[in-house]
Amino acid sequence: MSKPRVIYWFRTDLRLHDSPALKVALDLEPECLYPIWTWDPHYVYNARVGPNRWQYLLDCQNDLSSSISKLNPRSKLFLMREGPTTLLPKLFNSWKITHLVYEKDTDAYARQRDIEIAKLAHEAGVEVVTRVGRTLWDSDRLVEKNGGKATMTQKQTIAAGDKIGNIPRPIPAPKFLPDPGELNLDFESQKPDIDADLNAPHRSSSDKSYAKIAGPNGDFAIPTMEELGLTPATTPHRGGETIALKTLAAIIKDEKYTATFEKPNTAPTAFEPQATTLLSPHLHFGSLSCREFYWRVQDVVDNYKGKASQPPTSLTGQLLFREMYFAAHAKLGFSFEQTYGNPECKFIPWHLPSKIDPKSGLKTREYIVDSAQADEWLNRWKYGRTGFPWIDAVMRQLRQEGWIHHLARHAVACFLTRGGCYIDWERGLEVFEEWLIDHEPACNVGNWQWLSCTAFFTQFFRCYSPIAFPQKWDREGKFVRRYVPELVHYPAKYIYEPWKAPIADQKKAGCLVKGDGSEFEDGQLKLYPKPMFDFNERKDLCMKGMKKAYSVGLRGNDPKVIDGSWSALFSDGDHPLGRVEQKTRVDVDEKVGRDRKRRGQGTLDNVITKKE
DNA sequence: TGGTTCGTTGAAGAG
DNA sequence: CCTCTTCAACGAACC
Repeated sequence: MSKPRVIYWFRTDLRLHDSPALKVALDLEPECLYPIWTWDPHYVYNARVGPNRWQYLLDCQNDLSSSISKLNPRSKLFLMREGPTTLLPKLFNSWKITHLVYEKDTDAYARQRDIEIAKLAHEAGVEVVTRVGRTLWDSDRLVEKNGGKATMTQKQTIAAGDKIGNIPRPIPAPKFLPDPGELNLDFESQKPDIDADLNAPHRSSSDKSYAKIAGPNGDFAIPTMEELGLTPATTPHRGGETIALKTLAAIIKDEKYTATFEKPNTAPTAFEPQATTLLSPHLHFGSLSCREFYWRVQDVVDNYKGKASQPPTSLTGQLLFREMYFAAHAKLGFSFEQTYGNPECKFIPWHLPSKIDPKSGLKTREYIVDSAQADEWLNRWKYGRTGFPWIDAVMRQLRQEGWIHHLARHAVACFLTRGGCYIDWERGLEVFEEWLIDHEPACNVGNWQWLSCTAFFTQFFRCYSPIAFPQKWDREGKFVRRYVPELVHYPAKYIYEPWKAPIADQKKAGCLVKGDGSEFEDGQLKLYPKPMFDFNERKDLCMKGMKKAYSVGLRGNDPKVIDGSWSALFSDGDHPLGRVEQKTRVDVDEKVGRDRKRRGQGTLDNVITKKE
């Protein structure tokens, strides 16, 4: 009998250590093993991915490829520039593949894609083998053990996990890898249909992502940022399994830090070094296995002589939040990613809601500009020009470095939604999707729902102040001075509220608080914007709005939300920026059309390009 | 995994 | 030594 010929399809599992799927591929004792990556057009054009995450991904691919080559110099990560649904069936045929092996993916898009791929493989007579390795427990089994319901608390998640059983110990990296087979590409390559490139704002030159299937030199090399036409990354954070394991080892070595870690007691204002592990992007790309992380931490905790911290605030507790969000996503699918149609989400009439495709019931890339004021606030928030130094510092750190502390995410998310602008959490989610190097669909959605008090968390009266909160951690304002350098010479007394500094002090500090952030200099003096609103006034209005929305008590799947008649339940005074027009879904679509016409394409980035 | 206000309590210092 | 004042520290109640 002939031996298996296997494609190992790498996706979000860019590592060799603790990979159950890679192990099962090797256990097949294949005659040849092709480690491949295919460039999914969904990620290239439909997902929002800024240069920092692109670079991080390329880092992970390069590190993995060189690790593969160390085990077998004839092998590497073979990178192909074609979408998986068109490419894989051709490879099955050309390379006489018997088995396709991959790690089970988690988000709604990837799961849908994998069902399609499995069907194509079945039609080609190729056996598909998958294993769970991205989560501590299989998300579908967590849902099953949670009574078939979405996991909405960490308690439920732990209880469901206990019913499944112990978290498996990590397995070691393989000691050898089989040769790949012949790399003939005796077929026509197919370029993807592109209706829009969401990442066009990040391209400085023409996009050659799909120019040639095996790359410009025909050697299956990992592309460069230049080949992808992307502007250079600005982050100091670099990806790859080698760095991930080194970072983990350094954390574990500090037993006290590892065993007594409590998330709420870590400073969001700390930088170089930051107060938390910064392992999240490694978990996202799979350059670190979550089980490896879990057990290396748990072993330290179990041997620790003092009092160790416990979930949810401990290090392992952070992994359990991840499990909860993954399982909720597994249960709710695409509807998890939006309020509309989502039974677990409270309905709150935010500004700038997503435009919904009436056919699918899913959000589109467009949103409704029901308030020009709110649209301006969103723009100023995104680019760190709100006039609140703490908020602006965090947003600029996010844009430059692609990573911000978890509590900093809380602060800016609260500010954009229920604690300031009253803007839809789905707008904030998109900005995080674009800029975070650790962007994980389920975690991003879950955290935005949490912070906006849309789901998971309901105590909307707990509201982060952009002044008192950072002051608790950083009275001197070192963090603000780092990321909002125009304020570097401000006295600590005014660093979080520079508009209160007398003009003489402003001049002495070399920066005037003036304007809306569209200008940066006034003669010799730098400019920092005036606060875009009175925070306390806005906070009170938002809380009033939240109280009303909670008392109306609609969920995302309520018929009144679906057909738009919800607006009859809210009166003029119930909305922080005045009345939202009553619109049925169809009317809303027309309005978006008008807005797009009026504002060019109507996207946020066009508005910003004009300003810059 | 909040902020603010207001009341209580007790330490510390002035006289 | 007593009395009065101040204020930090804490906790409850409310948003």
